[in-house]
Amino acid sequence: MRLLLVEDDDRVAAALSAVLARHGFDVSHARSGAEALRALLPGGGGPFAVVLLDLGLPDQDGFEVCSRIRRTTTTPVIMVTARADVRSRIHGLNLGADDYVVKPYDTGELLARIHAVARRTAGDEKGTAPEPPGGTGIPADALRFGPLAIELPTRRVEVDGTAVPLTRKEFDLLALLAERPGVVFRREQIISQVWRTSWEGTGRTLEVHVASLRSKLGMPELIETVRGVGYRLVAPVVER
Amino acid sequence: MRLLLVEDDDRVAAALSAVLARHGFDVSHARSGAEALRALLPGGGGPFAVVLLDLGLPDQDGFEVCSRIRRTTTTPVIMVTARADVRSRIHGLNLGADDYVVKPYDTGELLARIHAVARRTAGDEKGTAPEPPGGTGIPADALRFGPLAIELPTRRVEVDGTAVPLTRKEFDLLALLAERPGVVFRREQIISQVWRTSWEGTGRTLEVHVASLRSKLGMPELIETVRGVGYRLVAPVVER
DNA sequence: ACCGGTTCTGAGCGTGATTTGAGGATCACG
DNA sequence: CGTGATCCTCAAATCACGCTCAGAACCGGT
Repeated sequence: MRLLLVEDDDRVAAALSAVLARHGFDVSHARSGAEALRALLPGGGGPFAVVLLDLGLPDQDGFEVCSRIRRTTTTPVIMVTARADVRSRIHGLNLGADDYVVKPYDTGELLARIHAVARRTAGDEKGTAPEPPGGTGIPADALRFGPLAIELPTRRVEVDGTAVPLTRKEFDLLALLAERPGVVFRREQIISQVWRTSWEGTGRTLEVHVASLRSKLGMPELIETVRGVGYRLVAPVVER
Repeated sequence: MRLLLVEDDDRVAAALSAVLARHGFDVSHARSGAEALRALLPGGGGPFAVVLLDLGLPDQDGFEVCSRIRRTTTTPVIMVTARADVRSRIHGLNLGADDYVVKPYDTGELLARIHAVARRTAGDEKGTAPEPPGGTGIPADALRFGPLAIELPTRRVEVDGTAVPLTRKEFDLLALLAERPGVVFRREQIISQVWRTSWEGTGRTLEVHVASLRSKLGMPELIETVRGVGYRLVAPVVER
């Protein structure tokens, strides 16, 4: 489950991220309102199950950020802030926040509240229109690279229209690379994202999975290895 | 908008009712857990947009009431109580409560929280399910997958025209998967949706229900397990 | 309080997915 | 052109995950 943590204090953010990650959340971090709004745009790293929004941001008012989020998405927002006064709480909630938690908070309670909100809104998202009838097997929100199509929600991958069965790790790996075509991911980065653990294994694990991906997809050139750094998915020439 | 207020103290209830009524709510009042549960049954005065649940009830434990409410309905619950300790809060939220407000509370804040919860839940239980293409003359609220027909409102399921009796959990599970055929649901996602509670279950509960569903439906292939992720209902074959 | 049906739990098992290891290929750089 | 580092291949070993089954707990109705 993906979370967007909006918090300008890096120390606080790191600590909270660690806790959340330990509880199975996939945390993205934004340091400012602008960054947060950018992350919520399509392709910004989302979709997120919940946004944790600190009100004390450097660049703009937290309330303003919340109301902007509400204007463009339905992603649930939990305000997390030191402002304890009732007026602020009411204001925040009326602006469209789903919950309002005052610092200092108990971590366990925050987790419970995140779960409560996520539980209530799971299956809500999808600002995208439903698939038009009579469409192809692959809906519009699929990632495409030449003959390759990657459908995130259904976890299906097709090459030239024929389905290619991928294992969990293979798919996660491909999905990660495909989200930012062309950019190089460092090995450690990939490990921590796909394996969601920071163990710096010295094994050949990653290579093996890349190999199996390349062979299954039948287009070995697609995943380019960048020596000494990591891998990247090369975006074939696309016309527009 | 209808509210169910569960509160044993008549004085408190009357005062709060008045405030809520002044803000446009249609308030029903239950003095005990039993009365509350009765009110939530079909024809008991509902449906309610939100239940305000006082934990200090005479006849039974408020937590117990909440968990019973969750077992039979998806009506949002806001716990309103004097128990301020963190353990109670976490417990309540994990039991499926949508919010937890500690007495004494600010009336304005309570109103804002009611609105926040109701906003999120508005338009929840409508059978707005995607109609599979190609079907004609199908009742609007039925989902069809080959020989399988699922009627959401009546909670009936047919295979080849003969009714298949499903238990509550089995149906909820099937309905969840069927709402988005092809989409892979993660285990945690399924748990939080079908069970409406976030407990870190380490049991085989989900598997057992899936197994029983598969066997009852007689089409084991319909529910596909995606290793390491969850389950999905295989979409009917679509021509392209 | 009882009873039938439902839901949950725990142990053991099989199947794949994941990891590991060693040797070979390839690359960057002097 | 040599050399070390880096990556790849392949197969075998390990491990995690989901399945089955049986029985316990639990619930709702009588």
